[in-house]
Amino acid sequence: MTPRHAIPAANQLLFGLPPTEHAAFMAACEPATLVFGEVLVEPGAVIEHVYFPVDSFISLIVSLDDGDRLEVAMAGREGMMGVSLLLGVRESPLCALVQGAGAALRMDAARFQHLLLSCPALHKRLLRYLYVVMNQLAQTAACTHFHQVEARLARWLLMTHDRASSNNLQLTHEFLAVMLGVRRAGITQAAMALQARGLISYQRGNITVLDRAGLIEASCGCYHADRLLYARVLGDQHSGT
Amino acid sequence: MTPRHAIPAANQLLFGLPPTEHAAFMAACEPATLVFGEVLVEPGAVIEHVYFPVDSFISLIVSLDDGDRLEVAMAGREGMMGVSLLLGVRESPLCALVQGAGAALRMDAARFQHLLLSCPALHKRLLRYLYVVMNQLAQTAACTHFHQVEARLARWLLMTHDRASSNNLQLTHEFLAVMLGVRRAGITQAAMALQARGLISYQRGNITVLDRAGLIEASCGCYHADRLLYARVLGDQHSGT
DNA sequence: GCGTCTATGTACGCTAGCGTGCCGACGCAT
DNA sequence: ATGCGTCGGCACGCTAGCGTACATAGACGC
Repeated sequence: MTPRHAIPAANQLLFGLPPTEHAAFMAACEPATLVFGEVLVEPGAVIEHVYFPVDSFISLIVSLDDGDRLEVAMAGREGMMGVSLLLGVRESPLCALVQGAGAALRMDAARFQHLLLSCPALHKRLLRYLYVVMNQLAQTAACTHFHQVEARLARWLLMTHDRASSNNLQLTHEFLAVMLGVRRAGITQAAMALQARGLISYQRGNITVLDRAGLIEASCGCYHADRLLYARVLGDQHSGT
Repeated sequence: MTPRHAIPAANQLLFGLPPTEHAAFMAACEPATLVFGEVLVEPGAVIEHVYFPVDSFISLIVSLDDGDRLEVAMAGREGMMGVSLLLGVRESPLCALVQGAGAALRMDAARFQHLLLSCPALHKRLLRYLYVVMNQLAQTAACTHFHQVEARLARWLLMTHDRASSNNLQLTHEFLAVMLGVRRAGITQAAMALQARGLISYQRGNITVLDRAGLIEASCGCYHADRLLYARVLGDQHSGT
């Protein structure tokens, strides 16, 4: 683990940028504090700001006509909220919900779009990130359909654990049920199973990750696949693909 | 319906381009004939060519580690195959399978990426298309999870019907089962129900659409939502968003 | 301490869809 | 015309997850 002071708390999408671009980015954005439960953008609404979480993370949720909701992606330190601006569209189809409170960098949407014109390296990197997101969407579609609640829960906890900087996650079964699109009772059952295996423990809205490796084993391969893809496309700055 | 000779058989993504860009595009690509069942790109492989179906259409399929497969998007006259090149990534995560044989325009991947640099209008339009695709992925994730086989089948038939130029679709239950990620017997049941309602008829690998409006009613709202989004983002050339 | 609220455990019947396997029917090739 | 392979109908028991409802048990304010 790199100590905090070596790489100042920042967003991974900003890693490895040329100094001028990094400076331009930092000059254009401002620090923001995201509050748990805050909705950064409603589905179909115009995006006012883009967010680059530093310390916080955001759930991206699709809502169907009939009211069903499902989390389809997550953005933490490794990602951003507002990718559709990269595609020249100012609205977001998904709902963005702050799921982990904390710090983020935020920038006015118009300014962001303008900034991209003068920051080719940043632009390029963000597009690659978008590629990763697209894959996660596709992967999630299949995962949600084929895999069982217990494995999906394990995957979800791992993804959250990666983005939260603590082993302690403030999550109720109720909330998890909405994210995974299942009943609360279904979560309770799956959580009990994971707890019985010693992978997590929990009480009243507080889940503790005890055994990451075990959780990975309990999760479907989708967790691992996601991470591999991210590393391949965005981790190694020298990779071509 | 616009007669064929008025708008020459072409791909909708090329509509409304400045003449120079259109000419540059046409000069760089070549006609191709897609054969039913052909795999244009394997998951994880490098994209050799991008395809713009004219008369044909392509299924985009995600494959999980454990072998499960699910169709997550479709590209016909309204779309293209190879969007990840727009993001600067030369590989495709999804499998592209020719599902409707016919004509397409095809271009070498490198040439395509190069062409985009000199065709800003085209580039912009394709990015907007990508936005639509992303939404369809998210929508499909939720649809696949929440909606029943019968409604999903109706949606799928409608999407196919839009892209095939005929009321007659060459499809076996077996194939549909793979696309929707369900058992063949599940398709048989759903198809029988749709047939009983007079919406389709079928025999031995040949499904006929009898009542489009009825099918729309039988489908989940996802079909309609998809179309609306496409129209809003790509249909009206004057829309800002 | 007491009431209240919220989170979790549990139970019951129900349904969609699964896995499997078999049969009949159609159609193509010999 | 015969035979074989493909396609579709069907049936069996099974399971995951649903909808609903109710009961306990921490947490928190007063």
